[in-house]
Amino acid sequence: MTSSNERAADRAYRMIRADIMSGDLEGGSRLGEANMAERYGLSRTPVREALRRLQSEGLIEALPHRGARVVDWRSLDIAAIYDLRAVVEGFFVRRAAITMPDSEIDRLSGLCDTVERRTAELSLRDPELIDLTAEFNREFHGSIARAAGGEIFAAVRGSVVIGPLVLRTVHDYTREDQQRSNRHHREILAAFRARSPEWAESVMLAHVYSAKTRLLEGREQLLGPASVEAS
Amino acid sequence: MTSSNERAADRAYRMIRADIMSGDLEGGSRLGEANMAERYGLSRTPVREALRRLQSEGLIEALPHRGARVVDWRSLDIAAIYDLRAVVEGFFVRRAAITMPDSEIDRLSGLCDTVERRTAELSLRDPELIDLTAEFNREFHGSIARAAGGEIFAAVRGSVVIGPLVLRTVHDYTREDQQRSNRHHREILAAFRARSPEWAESVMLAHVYSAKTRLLEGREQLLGPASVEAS
DNA sequence: CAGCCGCGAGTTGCATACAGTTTGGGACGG
DNA sequence: CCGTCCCAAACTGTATGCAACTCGCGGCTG
Repeated sequence: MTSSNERAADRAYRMIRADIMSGDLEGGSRLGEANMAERYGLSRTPVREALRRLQSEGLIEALPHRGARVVDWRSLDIAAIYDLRAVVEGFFVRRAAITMPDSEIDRLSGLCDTVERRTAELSLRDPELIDLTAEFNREFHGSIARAAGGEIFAAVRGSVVIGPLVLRTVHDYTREDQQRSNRHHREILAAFRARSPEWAESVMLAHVYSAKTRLLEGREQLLGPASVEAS
Repeated sequence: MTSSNERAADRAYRMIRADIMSGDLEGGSRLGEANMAERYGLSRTPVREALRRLQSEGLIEALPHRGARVVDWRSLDIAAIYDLRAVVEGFFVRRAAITMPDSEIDRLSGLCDTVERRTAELSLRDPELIDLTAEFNREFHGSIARAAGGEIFAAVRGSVVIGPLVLRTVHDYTREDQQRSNRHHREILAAFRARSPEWAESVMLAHVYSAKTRLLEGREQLLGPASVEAS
């Protein structure tokens, strides 16, 4: 009963987001409210709310009275965003290593189990796996932020982590990337159990910087080497 | 043309936010959409949008079908928020020391002139001075964030710096606090001119930690010493 | 007397009608 | 032939009516 229990606004949010991720909506595409409403069989109200949410998460940008456009993530200063993310997530994980309760560490460990099992079962590009991985990352790192400083920290993290970048990262995973990412998560939990902020932060920095490198390499392929030099 | 050009949703956002910061809406107050709509002479639609925005910024919390409540800022972990702010603003100022153009440094310097002049002219508790100081702080630190990484960084800063906390800080300024704050701003600009990230960051950290201390002392007065120990 | 069931009040969530604004094209004038 | 002005279409922004859901209170039953 997912569809009946879920709010229409949430459904609209998920569907639009999925279409952006799948590339069905290219960067620069124009999103009209009426257009979207008809496309997903809803009225404009929930679509409007979904667009506002996507806007605050940085997936789309809204022009006054001229509709919304899908953000072209390639134009963002990816290096800067990831450097900021490293600083912030490093700070969070340092605190969480002290404050996160054992029960929550166990819960995250259980989530790791699930992800690793599905990773082994599903094919590399399976949409279900991509979705699961993205969702797990949100949950894992969000939980760390929450343990470090409550809902406000989680909200701050949400504004630092731009959606398209995460999706692109997950989408371009190789098997090796997947396994390294999973190992990072495991090691962070190990550092939590040892209550070692320094250890936890070191792993987290490796985790973020590896993602940054992967993303920059991906951009190099898409745009050509010249553009990378420019930055 | 401010009010006619501005969207009703933005007006609702500003007004509700102002009423929260001014203490007109106490922490824990119940906010009904219809209630707010009548209060500000608007319909429910823009109010609804404003509430969603305030929720995503952490100023209010929404219950499923029972309306929204103002978050009690005194219950927030102020120390944690300011520690995070120190990390983030330190990162910003480090980068801005390299990237901020001379023209922008000059502009901020001019703003400092104005603030210092008005500080000398007006009485300590003059609402105009409090307003001016709060606005100047937003502009000064916002400009640093923008120089460090564009609009995205400015948005992140906005989510870290909770409105009520800043206003409370400014409201409780003593003459000495004012002058120290102004000297900090001047010294940051001096570090920018010298293009020294380390110098700039050191001053910024002093700036943030002094504000944190002031706020914690203020809370001690409001809640009594016992509550401070509890944290 | 205690616990459960059901109904009513009140609130949010959704759909739709209406108004204001922007933009682009076409016609007219130079 | 080109530039300018105006109008209409399309869109967002706003208001309001209606439906769905939650919670609390009162009465009924064991």
